[in-house]
Amino acid sequence: MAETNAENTGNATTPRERYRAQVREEIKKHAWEQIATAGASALSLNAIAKQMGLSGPALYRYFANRDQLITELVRDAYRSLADAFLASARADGDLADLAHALRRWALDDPQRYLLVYGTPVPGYQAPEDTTGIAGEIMAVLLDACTAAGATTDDERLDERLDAHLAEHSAWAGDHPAPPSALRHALTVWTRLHGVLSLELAGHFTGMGFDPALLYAAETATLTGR
Amino acid sequence: MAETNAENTGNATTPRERYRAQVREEIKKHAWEQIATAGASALSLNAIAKQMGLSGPALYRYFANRDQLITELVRDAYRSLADAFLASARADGDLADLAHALRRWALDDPQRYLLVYGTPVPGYQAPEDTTGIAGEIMAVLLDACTAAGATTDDERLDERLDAHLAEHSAWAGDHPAPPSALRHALTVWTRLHGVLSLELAGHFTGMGFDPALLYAAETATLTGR
DNA sequence: TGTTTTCGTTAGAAGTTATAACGCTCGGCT
DNA sequence: AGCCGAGCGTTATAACTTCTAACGAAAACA
Repeated sequence: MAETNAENTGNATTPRERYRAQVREEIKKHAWEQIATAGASALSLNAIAKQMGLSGPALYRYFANRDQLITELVRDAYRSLADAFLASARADGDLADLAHALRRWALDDPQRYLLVYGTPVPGYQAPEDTTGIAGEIMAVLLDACTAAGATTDDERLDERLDAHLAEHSAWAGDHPAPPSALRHALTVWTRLHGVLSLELAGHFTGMGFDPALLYAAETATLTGR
Repeated sequence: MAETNAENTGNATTPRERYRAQVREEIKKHAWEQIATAGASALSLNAIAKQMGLSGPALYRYFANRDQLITELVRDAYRSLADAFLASARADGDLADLAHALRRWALDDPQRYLLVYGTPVPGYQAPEDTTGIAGEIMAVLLDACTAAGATTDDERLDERLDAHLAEHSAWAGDHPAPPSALRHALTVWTRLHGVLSLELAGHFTGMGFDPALLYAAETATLTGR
């Protein structure tokens, strides 16, 4: 009766919780494989159960419903990207390294990127912890942009946007970044996402050119050559 | 027996074809309403039939399956964007006007934009005619970029990308745009899409700032202030 | 007036998510 | 050691979905 708050910590205590965590991970593993080949919209709980030798409703002991499973996958994907960013930052990576890490992370599993940054269900609201992880990601980006700082401001007369962002900088948490760095971080985010998402969605296929060069050109302008 | 090639021309001749075209349009109308509220993944043929007072399988007289209906909606969406671009071009619109038209078209029906530029099903291949319409859109963009031309090249030392695009410019058709305009068109496309897609996907919600200002800043740098 | 094409129907198969109720098994506590 | 309850996996079932097949009716055509 007491201590019924399971699934809080990753480290399991009782053997029951250890088994439970293990099965949950296996479910997610199969879910990722299915998503990688058929996309998130085609994810089938029944198919996962069949692959695991279980019968249908057994999975509902581990995930309340399909949406909660997907939500957890999104959370894990966010966590994975945040870890990649933090690793780059710990290795003294600059903004260019961060951009490179982002592209590697995206190409490593395109559907994972699209699950996070692709088309959401209209009413979907991300849970609190994922927005927290998104904050971590943004913090690393803000660090890099603050460090890159004055070297790369080829966009002048953005005082209007800078002023606006200075007024609305709650999203940056308590990060001590100047308004120009806030603007720069947003610009990095949107520009890299612009190239990546179109590439991963297949809108460049058949056009012949190499998306990597386009991405490199964008990172070059963003990091000041 | 003869003349069985219906659905080719939009202008119907026989009353049967007129009725058929009318029902198809009504189906698509309900489909768009459903997509606007619940997204494309939640589109249900059964629900559409019920709304129209029909019973389930009746719709299969008009669309071979769910995927073909969605494909046609994508085609119509492409057509709509192309028309918006052509209208802007006919009104002597420059690159800034084109960017503005794109944003209006996107915000007018976010799910329509996401249906075209959002996450696709992994195996999906766009049919021939939609790629043709995409070519129209790109042609208008290339016109505007060629006209804007030398005024706005704040990105120097992109000779590597320019050379690459000069080699792989089949996607531009036979458009007489210089390599720098090809690069500029791609940059416009990816940067505007970067801001728009993140905005429409709701990744800016809760961050407080106004996405319109971010979009305006990008168009400003793209059009040379 | 007949004939043929087309349309909408119901019936049904094969899926899906999700709930309910039933045992069995394993783990913790006495 | 032994019990006993919590948790797990099962089947059955409901309510969905897409999509096919077969039938009847209505409309267009000759």
